[in-house]
Amino acid sequence: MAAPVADKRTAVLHAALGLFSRYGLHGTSVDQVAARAGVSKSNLLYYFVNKEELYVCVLRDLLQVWLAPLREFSAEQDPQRVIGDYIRRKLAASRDNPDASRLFCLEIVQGAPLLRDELGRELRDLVEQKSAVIQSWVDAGRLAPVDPQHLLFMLWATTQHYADFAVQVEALTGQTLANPAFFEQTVANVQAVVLRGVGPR
Amino acid sequence: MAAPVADKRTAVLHAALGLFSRYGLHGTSVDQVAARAGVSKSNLLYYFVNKEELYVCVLRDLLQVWLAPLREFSAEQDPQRVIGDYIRRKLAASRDNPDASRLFCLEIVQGAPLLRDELGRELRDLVEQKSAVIQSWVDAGRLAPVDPQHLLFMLWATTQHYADFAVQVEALTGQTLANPAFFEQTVANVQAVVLRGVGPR
DNA sequence: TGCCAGTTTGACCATATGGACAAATACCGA
DNA sequence: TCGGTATTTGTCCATATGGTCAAACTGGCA
Repeated sequence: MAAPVADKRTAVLHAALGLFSRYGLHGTSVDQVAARAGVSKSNLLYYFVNKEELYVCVLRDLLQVWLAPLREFSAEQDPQRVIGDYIRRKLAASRDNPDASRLFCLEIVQGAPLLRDELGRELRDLVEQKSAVIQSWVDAGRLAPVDPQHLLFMLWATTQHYADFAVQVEALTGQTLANPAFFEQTVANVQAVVLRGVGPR
Repeated sequence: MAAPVADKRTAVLHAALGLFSRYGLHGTSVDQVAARAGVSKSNLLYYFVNKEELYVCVLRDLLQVWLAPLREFSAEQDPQRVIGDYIRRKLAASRDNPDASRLFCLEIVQGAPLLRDELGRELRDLVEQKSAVIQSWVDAGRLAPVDPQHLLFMLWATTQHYADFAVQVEALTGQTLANPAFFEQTVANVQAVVLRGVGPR
């Protein structure tokens, strides 16, 4: 191990993400996080001054993960291509990092008392920027007239659903995104409806 | 008051929904629920044997509310009409009963340990039934070839998003479904994309 | 070797909270 | 009015848990 201290922090953050995303902030004890991370509670509290700070640290990392796919939403290419890629990327995120998606969901649903500020800043700027791109596509007749923000909401909702509501999806289909066939089928279906829904003409 | 006992139970359930949906099961104390419902903690525990039973009761009511719009999803009419109406109904539910939507979301995201069984029964049957309807529309060429289950997921995700992620929606748009203009704009946008996305030809 | 900052630990405490319980009160039919 | 059942309340307790703290340990460096 190169940097044991950093590793330990990372291990704690990882354990915390797993537990917080399943049991929530109040449903998870510091002891549990420590146990899963393989450190003592006291030791954990040496790295994070208290439980809430740990939670905020997890959320901070989370937001970056969440924002990453949106940053790649470029104006350079064909709108259909960009949107299609975005759907695939977000669904891949739902498959590869469901805990992150679920904790983000939990936090927002509960009013995001700790993310509200960041939401109003970092995300807002990015969304404004990407909305402008979408709007330009609409104006150029390359997309059907759709409100950019509602389109983004739809993209987020439809893709994150497969992580956040995975239990429901599995209860009804018996499938998980971990199954490559189901993953591709999902990508295809979401892309088909959305791309057709926003296509020009 | 006609039936004070029933009223009290209802008041407690209502208070519990409001608190559980915002703070989660573990983030809400029995005292808080009692206070909001205007009863003493001891009295609350006279009506519900313990906190978890109260929670389950809330969830049980919830599931019925959640299922209601789906039940009205009839095969009698034009698919575009049925789907359009469903979108409007679900968005109205997100507007009128956001707490219910959010608590449902919380529960599912956290693995729905208490709803899993019901999910596998009541919902599954209903979904199977409605999926068959959608499939028949596809087979008849009245809808584009889309997997019925994925379509349902998309409808749920896009409509519930406005309740579950209301904080995010408001942070980005400054709007709430409570604003009639925004509500109609939302309905129009979601309907437009989805109906075009699944339309025939 | 010996010092010191950084790290780790176990013991301990204050508090919140779920819930048990018995006493008190209200309600209602005979 | 009386007796009994249903309801309501205040008191109390066991437990879980977040967090403190001082002591111990470790590893590098003079």
